[in-house]
This record gives sequence, C-alpha cells and structure tokens, in this order.
Amino acid sequence: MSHDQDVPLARIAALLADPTRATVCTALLDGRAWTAGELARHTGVSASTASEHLSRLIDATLLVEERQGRHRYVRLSGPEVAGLIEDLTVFAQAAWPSPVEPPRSLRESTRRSAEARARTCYDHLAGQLGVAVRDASVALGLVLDEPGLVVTEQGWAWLAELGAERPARARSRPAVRSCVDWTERRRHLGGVFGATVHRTAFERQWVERIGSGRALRLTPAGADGFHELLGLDLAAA
Amino acid sequence: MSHDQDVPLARIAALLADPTRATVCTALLDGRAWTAGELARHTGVSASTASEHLSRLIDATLLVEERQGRHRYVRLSGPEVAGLIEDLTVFAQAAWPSPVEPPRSLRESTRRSAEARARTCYDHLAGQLGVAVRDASVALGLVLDEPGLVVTEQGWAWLAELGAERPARARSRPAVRSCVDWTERRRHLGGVFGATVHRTAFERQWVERIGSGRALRLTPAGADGFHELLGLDLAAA
DNA sequence: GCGACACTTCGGCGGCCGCCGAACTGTCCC
DNA sequence: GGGACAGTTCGGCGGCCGCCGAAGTGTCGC
Repeated sequence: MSHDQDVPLARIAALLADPTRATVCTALLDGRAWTAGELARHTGVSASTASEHLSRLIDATLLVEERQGRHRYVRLSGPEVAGLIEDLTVFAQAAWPSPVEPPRSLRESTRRSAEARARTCYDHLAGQLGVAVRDASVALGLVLDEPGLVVTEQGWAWLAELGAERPARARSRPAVRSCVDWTERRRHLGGVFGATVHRTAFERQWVERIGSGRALRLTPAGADGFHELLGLDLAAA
Repeated sequence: MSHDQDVPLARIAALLADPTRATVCTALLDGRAWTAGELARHTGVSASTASEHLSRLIDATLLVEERQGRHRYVRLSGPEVAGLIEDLTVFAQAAWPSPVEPPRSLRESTRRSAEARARTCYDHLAGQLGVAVRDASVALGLVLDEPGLVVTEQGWAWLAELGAERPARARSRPAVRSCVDWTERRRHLGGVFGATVHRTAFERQWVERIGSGRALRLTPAGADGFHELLGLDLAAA
C-alpha cells in the first residue's frame, strides 16, 4: 500500500535504525566533529560503508559536514538532533534495562568512573559535575525547580555576564534536558543555560577532555572557577 | 561487529522505522485506544501482520493493551511516547518538506479544514483552537512567553480550579510541546496545562470528535465556555 | 452447542539494504 | 612529479524482516 516516503516518521526512524548509523550518532553526542575515517574505525566498518552512511545522514540534515583538505568532518547539525537521539536512547534504556555489564578491562573501568564524575553531553555538562551545577543553580535562585526548570530574571542577568544572549520568546528550547544518564537519575541543565556554562568552562579551561571520549577532567583552575561562579566545592582531578 | 541489541538507539528506532508500525503510531497520536482490526484496516495489512506489529510495539512499552472480550485495544503508553513520535515527525517534515499535495477528494478537503480549525494532539488541543488557547493564556498571564512556556503562580491557581494537581518539582515534562503541525507554525500548550484544558473541554462537552479522526467540532456550549474561561471569541461549528 | 468473529501463531516467500573490495578522485608532502 | 593517504562510487553478495494465507484459540450471540 504505502511507500516509506509517505510516512515521515518511518523515514527518519529508518536512518537511526541501523546499528552502524546509530553508533555514529551516539558517538557524535560528544558534540565534536569527527572525521569519516575515525567513525569508520569506531563503528568497525569499511571506509566505503561509513562514507555511504554519512552521506545519508547528511542528506537528512541530521549531520552537517565540513570539508578540510582531504578530510571530511561531520557533527550533529544542532541541539534538536542531539535531543532526539538522547530522548530515544533514554526511552530504550528504560524499555530494555541493560544487565549492568561489568567493565571488561581496567581501562574501561577508569573511563567509566571518569565519565560518571564529569562528561560532555552534546553542548552541556553531565555526570556528577552536571548535577552539582544544576543543584547550585537552583540553590542560588538562578533557576527554579519547576517543571521545565525555569530560568529566573536573576539567572538571565547571570547568563548575560557570561556573554549569553537571552533568546526571544518561547520559540527556543527549554532550559532542561533529560540526558542519557546511567549514573545520576536526575535531569540536567541543558538549553541556553547548560550550553553557556559548558562553553564558559571550556573557554576558561576549567575542564579538559580526557583522551578521545566524552569524559572530562576538572582542572585546578576549574575547581577555583566553579567555586567562585557557583560556590561549588570540587576537587580537581 | 555489533548486534542491534548493543545499540539502544538502533533498537528503538527500528521499531518506528517500518511504515506500517509508523502509521500505527501516528494514528494513535489522536490519544484514543484502537482495536487491532481497526489498525489493520487503517494500515492496509492483514490481521495477522498487524497483530505481530502490535505485539512488538507493546513489548517495547511504546504501546499498552487492554483486552476486552475478543477485542484487543491498544493506545500509546504515555505522553513521553507521544512526544517522541511528534518530535521525530516534526524533524522529518522539516528535513523533507512535503510538496503540499492537493486533497484528493471533497471529503478529504473538508476533513483537512476541520483539523486545521481544531483537533486533538494526543492529550491536548491543536489547530487554530489550540493556538487561540495558547495566546489567550499568555495574554491573561497564566503562562509566560519564555523559552519553555512557563506556568505562572496565577496559572497554577487557575489549573487548580479545573482540578489539576501541581506536579512536584522539575521531574515532570515542561508545559510546551511542538506538535506535528502543518497549519500553524506555532508551538502549543502541552504538558499539564494543555492536558488539563483538553480534559476540561471534553468533560464539559465543549468539543466533540468529528467522525473517527482527530478533528474536533466546537459545540455552542464550547463557544460560551471558552469565552468565560479564557475570553475567547469563537464561533461554534 | 454452533457459527460468526477478533485475534494469534506459524511456515515460507520475496524484496530491501547493509556489507565489502576494487577501482577511482582528490589532497598532502617530499 | 610520485607515492601515501582520505574519502567516494560501484557491482554484487547475503541476511534480515515484513508480508501473506492457513490453521488454531478464545469470545460472543443465538
């Protein structure tokens, strides 16, 4: 009766339904731009296969590319896409709870605990650091602990000092995001608020990426900075 | 290398990637419970095929079933699922703008204009009526036109009069939803606020379903009721 | 009870699509 | 210019999965 093209939902879901493409999208949730070769290695397929997958994801505007010399960098096209991927993953993890597989190596074990402490979630902070930022923001009255996590007037002023624009009206995304979060079962600060804190922390080198993953290390400057900015008491790693 | 099971995103997306299952999910966005047979006819597949699809969607907790005699009723399991489906559909419609196909019959043409006036979007109102409710709520100070559409104290009191509970903390979903909306390019009131207005309108018979679709007819009582409640000037159809 | 009906289970067919390797294009570096 | 390297295009193979019809289970009404 009906072709795929007729059902928009099926068409977009089919792109995410392939394990290789899904692994690509999940990897890109770290917010960075990866090269086609990196993604091919990461997913364990040949370069040609990866190339085709990327082209399809780009055609669907899920990804955007940036050519540099002989490299093709791709990243998620925006926060809406990150949100879709996170929401679907969160739902799937709830539907099929994973049997909490034990880490297969010391390397993986340390990576996991590092990610539990602090990690990137597209354009904002997650892990214990993310939760600490969220709680402090509520305690300081920058956001209200209401459905949707509302940014207060005081909060907007605070964001303005960090160089963030106040978005016009309700068009833009709300401040809260529920992340792919297997450690803390709490919602994080996303949206403009979360992105601004994340950007600030990177610009001022309060956090650094550990290796090539999503895990972050809090620098000594970061321990001081977060203390001054939000009153957090954190130990640099 | 990796099986589907390994990638939660792929697993959940695969369920939505089939045109038949996607059509089922889209149909259930009207918020009602359908029988397996109705869905089989609606999607144009045999009863056996439909039955298998429904079982898979139920296993994944996207749908819930309710057995009544020899009938199997299914509906979306909750607002999170409705949100997933809407968000994906909205994204797909933006990625592949449909060529605005002309209505194929008079029947379809009237259905479309009825849906443009007022329709159900899972558990809240959409169409011109939904937009009118949203604008009036902002004008009356029940919600703020901020990112996320914030419900004010006055708004919570207003909702309490309609018998709605104020949800605890930020755990629950925000008040705003961006719907599958090809007529009005504006966001609607979803969440607790939208659901309460929708429930009230049905309980007091301010709106009725037209036929078996998502379209709604505003009753004379509804024209009065919405005027008293929100100051809307609407003509009953 | 018996037929009509809603739905389910099963076996088997067919098409779609993700995979690869080989050959090709384009970029970088010496 | 030549060789190494990143990515692309193409043809063809193989597996997965959505489809159906036939047979089976359970429910309703007479």
